[in-house]
Amino acid sequence: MVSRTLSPRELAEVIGVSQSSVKRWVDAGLIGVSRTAGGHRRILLADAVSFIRERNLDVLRPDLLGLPPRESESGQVIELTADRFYATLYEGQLDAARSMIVGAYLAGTSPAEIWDGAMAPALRRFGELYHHEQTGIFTEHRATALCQEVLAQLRLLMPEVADEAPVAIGAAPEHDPYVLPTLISDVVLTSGGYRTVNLGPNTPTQALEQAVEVYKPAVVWCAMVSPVSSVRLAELTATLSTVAQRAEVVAVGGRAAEAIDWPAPILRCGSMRDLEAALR
Amino acid sequence: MVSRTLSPRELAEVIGVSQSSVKRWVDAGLIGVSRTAGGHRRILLADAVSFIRERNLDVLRPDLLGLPPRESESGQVIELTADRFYATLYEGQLDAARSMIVGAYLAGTSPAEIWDGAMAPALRRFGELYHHEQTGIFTEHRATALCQEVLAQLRLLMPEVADEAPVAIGAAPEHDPYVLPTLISDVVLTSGGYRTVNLGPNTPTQALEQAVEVYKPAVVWCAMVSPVSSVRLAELTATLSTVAQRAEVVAVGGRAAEAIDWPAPILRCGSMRDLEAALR
DNA sequence: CTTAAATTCGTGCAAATCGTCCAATATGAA
DNA sequence: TTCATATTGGACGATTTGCACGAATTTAAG
Repeated sequence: MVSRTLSPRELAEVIGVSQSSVKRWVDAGLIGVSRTAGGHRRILLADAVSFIRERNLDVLRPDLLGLPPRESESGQVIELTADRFYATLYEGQLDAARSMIVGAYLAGTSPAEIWDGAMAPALRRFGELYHHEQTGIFTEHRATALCQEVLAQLRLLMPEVADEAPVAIGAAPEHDPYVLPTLISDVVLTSGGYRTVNLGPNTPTQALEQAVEVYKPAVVWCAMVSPVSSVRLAELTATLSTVAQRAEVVAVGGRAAEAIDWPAPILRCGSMRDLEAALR
Repeated sequence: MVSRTLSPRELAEVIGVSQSSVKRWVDAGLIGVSRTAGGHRRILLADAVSFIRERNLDVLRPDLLGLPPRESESGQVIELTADRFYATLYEGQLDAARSMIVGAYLAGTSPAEIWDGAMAPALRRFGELYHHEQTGIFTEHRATALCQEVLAQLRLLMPEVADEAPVAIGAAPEHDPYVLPTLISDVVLTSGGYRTVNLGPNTPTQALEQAVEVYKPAVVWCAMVSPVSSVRLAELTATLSTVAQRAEVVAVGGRAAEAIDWPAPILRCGSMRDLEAALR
């Protein structure tokens, strides 16, 4: 059974301080907390993670957070690099991949930085592998599935966004089958405090319009990898331009968005950091 | 199973404490209560809610607080669950959807039963909605994305499989873009104790062959929704037949696999329970 | 109605946490 | 260095919590 709350003693063990300090910090409002009817403190996992990230604390006991134990012998934190992450994906090791990503997140790296710095480069290498190596096709498919799972699980550690938070809506255009670009955009915008609605890959322009109509979003994103026919591109551009009159930010990104001249209000992002920066 | 009143055990699960504590609080007058003739405590939903609100308690299992259903016979419980899950997906509520699925899993329902009983019927309704309703396209996309996330997160709760466990490999054929069928198969096989390798949608037959070569799996599954051309079908059938000489179980499933006569060693599964049953 | 399985009853007890105080250890300015 | 200040870790009795136990009650199925 996975416990979703921590006692002061448990959080103290995780970060290697005394219970007294945790209790004091909680009482000072530095850590989110709720109380049992008897007055005992109960700390939500997401609140603990937020606190650890804000203060740049080391995680000595990841197992108490429901995460796999650290694998390095020396107790040193393994730095997340594109090469190491690529090697892990190439081996198909889900647990190792997850602890690398979660570890980087706990250390304070933003999801956008994690993607741009490690995940995107690693996945790009799989794309190249696709053409050169015998087993390239299957390793690339496996890596994609692993990344999907890791990103979905990462969101469990992120603080919940308020119901009144502005909404961000995104999708990939029709005939674009790639799941990961919309998923990481979703994660980045969630970490930016937006309530996200991800319509996923292969979404007709009309469906995006419907969603915009319903949610009145502050942000709309479109992740484009596969080339788009000129007819559909015109349709998409028109829709996004209309949307831009109401939304604060309308962003497009991905390989297929690069060579295109987007009209003024539409922002083209070359990376997830660009997207993050576009939200002030 | 959901009633208008809660037992101490149920309320304890909702807020993440032991039933002993709830019983003490009730006896101390902190929670309104009525008793059965035999002396068992019955907590009105309204009393539970006001208690939770007074104390600002975190609700870990909101599904147990679901609206009181009308008197229903046991045979209709599954249908009712599918309806409620559909409604939750239709509203786009990730948290509620997750706690419904996780709640069922924690209550002992197997992933296969969860899929067959609630998720699959709900998603089927979205497929029909696609054609009838204005906003059908976008709600269907959103529902798919939510289910993906919920299933990925569900795996965090499942016990880890041993490194020496037999391997199961699966995929959806080339040009089949659907993510969920391979994902739920992955989850079902993981819960069955297999180390899974999910190659995801749109996987060329060749890639499946490569993966089989590398892993020597005990189980191979193929989830087919989109119709497959006869040429590719012949290719796929040949590959699966070859694989079946080494693997213990080779299973196919999905709408596109129904009308096809599969040669003897290949097993066609009409549901996730079928797949589960095929594993002895 | 009868029976068997599952749940809850009340109770007692060991472990964990409460709030508070105090000594020990940085931190920083005169 | 010296002194004032802030932070930390530990200790204390009182309170709260979680678990175990046999007995009683409820629920589900014939």
